[in-house]
Amino acid sequence: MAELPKTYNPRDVEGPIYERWLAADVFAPDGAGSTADPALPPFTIIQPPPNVTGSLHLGHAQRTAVEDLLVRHARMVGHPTLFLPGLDHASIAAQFVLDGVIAKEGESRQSLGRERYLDRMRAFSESTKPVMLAQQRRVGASADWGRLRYTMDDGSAKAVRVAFERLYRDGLAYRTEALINWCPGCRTSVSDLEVVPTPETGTLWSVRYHLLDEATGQPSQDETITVATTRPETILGDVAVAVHPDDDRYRALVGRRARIPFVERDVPIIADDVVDRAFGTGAVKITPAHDQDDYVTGKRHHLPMPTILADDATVTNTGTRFDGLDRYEARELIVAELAARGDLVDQKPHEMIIGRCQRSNDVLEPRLKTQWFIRTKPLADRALDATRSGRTRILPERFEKTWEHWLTDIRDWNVSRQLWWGHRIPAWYCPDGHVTVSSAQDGPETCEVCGRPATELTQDPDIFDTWFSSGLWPWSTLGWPDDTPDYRTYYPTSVMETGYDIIFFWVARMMMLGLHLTGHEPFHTVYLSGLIRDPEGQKMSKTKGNVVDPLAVIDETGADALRFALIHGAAPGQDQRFGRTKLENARNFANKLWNATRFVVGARPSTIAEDAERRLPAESDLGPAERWLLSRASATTEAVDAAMAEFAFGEVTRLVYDAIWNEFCDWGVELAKVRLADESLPAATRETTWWALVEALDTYLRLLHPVMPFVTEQLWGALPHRASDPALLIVARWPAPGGRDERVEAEVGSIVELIRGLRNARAESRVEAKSWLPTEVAVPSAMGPTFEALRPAVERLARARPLERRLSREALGQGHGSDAGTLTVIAGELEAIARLPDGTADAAARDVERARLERELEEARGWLAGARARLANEAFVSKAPPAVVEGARAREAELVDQVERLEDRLADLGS
RNA sequence: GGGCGGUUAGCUCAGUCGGUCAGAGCGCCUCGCUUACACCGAGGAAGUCACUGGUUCGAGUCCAGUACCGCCCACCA
Repeated sequence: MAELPKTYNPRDVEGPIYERWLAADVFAPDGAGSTADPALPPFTIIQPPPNVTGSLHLGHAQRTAVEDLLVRHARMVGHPTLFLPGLDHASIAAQFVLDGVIAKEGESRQSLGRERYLDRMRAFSESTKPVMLAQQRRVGASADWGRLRYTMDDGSAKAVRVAFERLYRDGLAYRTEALINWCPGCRTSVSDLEVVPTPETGTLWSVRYHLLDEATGQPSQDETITVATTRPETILGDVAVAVHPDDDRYRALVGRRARIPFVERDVPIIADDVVDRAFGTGAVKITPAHDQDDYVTGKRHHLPMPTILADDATVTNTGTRFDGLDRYEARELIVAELAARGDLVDQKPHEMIIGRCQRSNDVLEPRLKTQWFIRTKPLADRALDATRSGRTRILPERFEKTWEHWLTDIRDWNVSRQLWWGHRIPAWYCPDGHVTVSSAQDGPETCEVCGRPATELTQDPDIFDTWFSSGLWPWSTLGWPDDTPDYRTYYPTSVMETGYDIIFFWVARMMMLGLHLTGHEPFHTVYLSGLIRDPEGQKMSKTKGNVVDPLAVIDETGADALRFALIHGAAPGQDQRFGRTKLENARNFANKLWNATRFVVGARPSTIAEDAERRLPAESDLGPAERWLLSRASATTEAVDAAMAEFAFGEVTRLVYDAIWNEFCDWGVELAKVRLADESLPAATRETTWWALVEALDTYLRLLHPVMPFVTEQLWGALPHRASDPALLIVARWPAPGGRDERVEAEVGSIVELIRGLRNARAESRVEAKSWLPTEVAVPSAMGPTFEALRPAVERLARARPLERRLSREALGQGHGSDAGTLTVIAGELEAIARLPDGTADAAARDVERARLERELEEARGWLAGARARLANEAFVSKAPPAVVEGARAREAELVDQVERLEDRLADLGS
């Protein structure tokens, strides 16, 4: 048994405890210290890998806390548990960060070049990795560090290649020219999910295009058609003007041609019902290469699709003087020029939604590019089937709707990125344009179409969207595509815990890819956590400066308090405001537990050897207080099991918190103190009391361990163990439910209520805290033994002495009559009268007492009226379940009795 | 434009199967005799469960609608 310092200092506890776990090798399912039951199925959590871009924030700490809670619980139950940690190379996010770093050195991606840039990136990520791993250890993650994986390691690289080739061979990956979202800042395409629709006030310009005179073929001065646009620079890419087919204003113009200014291109006026007649002028300019709607329209009408913007969003390829200008400079000049020509008909502010880059915040440009896409429809159908069939469950359930909606309307996934940091797309092109996709580490030997040698092939310069490699995470980390023991044992995994904000980015893609590539749902449960917000409800972000460093919190209050605070009061999928008070509450709780354990350890009767084995006392030796304690521990175990089964972790912490603080400490310990100090009792009785305390505390430490692993481990180490217990709590067995004693719970419960009542009455009547009041209690004979066993405790805790027992209510107060000097307390079947100290029993005291009793009477009458009204309702009696009616009747009888007694007492008090 | 969530004590939030569930923490007010704990103990005050209607014997809980707040999805120039 370890010594417990007088004060709880998490810093002294947590580091050494983590070292002990590591030394004992208990994290790995096949570690030397594992106590797993091989007969039970494995429990696997693959950690959502945090980005290597820097340090972890509170959201990560919350993730880790929840995952670790699940893993520790499963480990204690006896499952072989794998908690596999990892890191994500975070392609675009990492490049964004590194670009910022090197910019300060006057360098850029372009100035460094691909290879030097990648070297720089590798060095950068190697520098952040240890920081992040250390943070996770501080939080207490019981992860199997020996199996640590990284999305850029060789295993992941192989998985990416093989996965892509499989998808390609199966017709689910294809390369095509399509309109994609282009970020001029990041110089890459991004997926639809990375577009942030941003409301902005722009300008809607109305521009007049001149129709061609049918006779001369020259632009007419008079005949014009006015189009509305928010992006005048795209005029340079216009290939048509569209109107609605049923629009009478323009019907006659359909089929004629108009001259596009600057590029002097003559384009047709076409009819298409995508046009909204009510918007703008009802005539739309069509720029297929730079607008989603126009692209579709252009396809439909077989229009040409000139690209007029370069990668850096400068105008290009128009043959005008705008070439080389930034898109916004060009816009300004074009507007000015149009105005000068008299063709700018109108301009007005316009509220619109503009797509910005999730990473750089640049305004995205739709552009035509040849890219690789994943055909998602067939994959999405299987993913939908997984959740609809219940093979995979999403918690909280409401997210299944979101899931359904997104997967039903899913569009193909652009996976090409024009970035450097990531997995290169394993596609090679030969001079004849043939495509060879190969998962071979060194690429294909020949073009698979024409047989040209590898030396003549060029690999696609692009890399994969970072989510492509993370989308393979649950199985690539276990050795896939190889048939490894880990893959066979731990896949499919158990629970995927992550934030709801990446359900599409990540969870849906893992599900889609996993089903196709491995044939299994990658996890049976998806648990979505809510987001951590600051005390004002704001999302935490670096730019707002409200990001909290978990390490700072841990330094101050300990990892246990942080974990408890993050889990306590959090409902699944529900955002949570996080601030000091929650943290302080959690720290206070840890402190409370520490001191309670210290008391128990210090209260060991001298007749028990310090190194005695923990043993449950003989049933017959247990008094009511001891039975109550053990029964309540069982009740808590049952409730915690139920909450765990429903992933209601906030409920778990609430249950354990209440049980430890309000039951174990407030009553268990207080009742035990009286017996432990009672020299008149036989030593064996006191030993029994102590063993019951130890037993209950042992149970609570086990129940709390998944949430607060460090402090519980430390405290458990200070308690006596059984021979069958392992050396460490982390691998000890989860408590088994059972052993409730409802009668003793009720009886001790009413004695507790009596003590509370007496304390309340004393406080109301302003009885000095230190004074002892002579008290009589009427105790029904059935409760006699329990009362007698607890009599010393009632005396001390209610400060009632001498305490005399009466057999009936009628026998109360015989000794001194009914005068102003008494307090009456009714607690269930028990009733007590306490006599006020001499000198305080005056008329004023009587008024206070009467007022208190009248208040209670009023309240009881109110309840009684309610109960009677219910029972008087015939519909209730006939339709409600018999048990409910019975309960109401019993309640009524109880209230009748209570009202009677209060009335009697008030009558006795006189006026 | 669709979809989802939130609205419960001064503040932050729980509340599962409709039935004494009106709950917790913090804050607030009284009082502290008692060698585990002042990061504590005892006691207390405090809510028309956003609003309207409905279903039901019974609604914080289920249904419909309304009002705010927030989020997600969506090709209106």
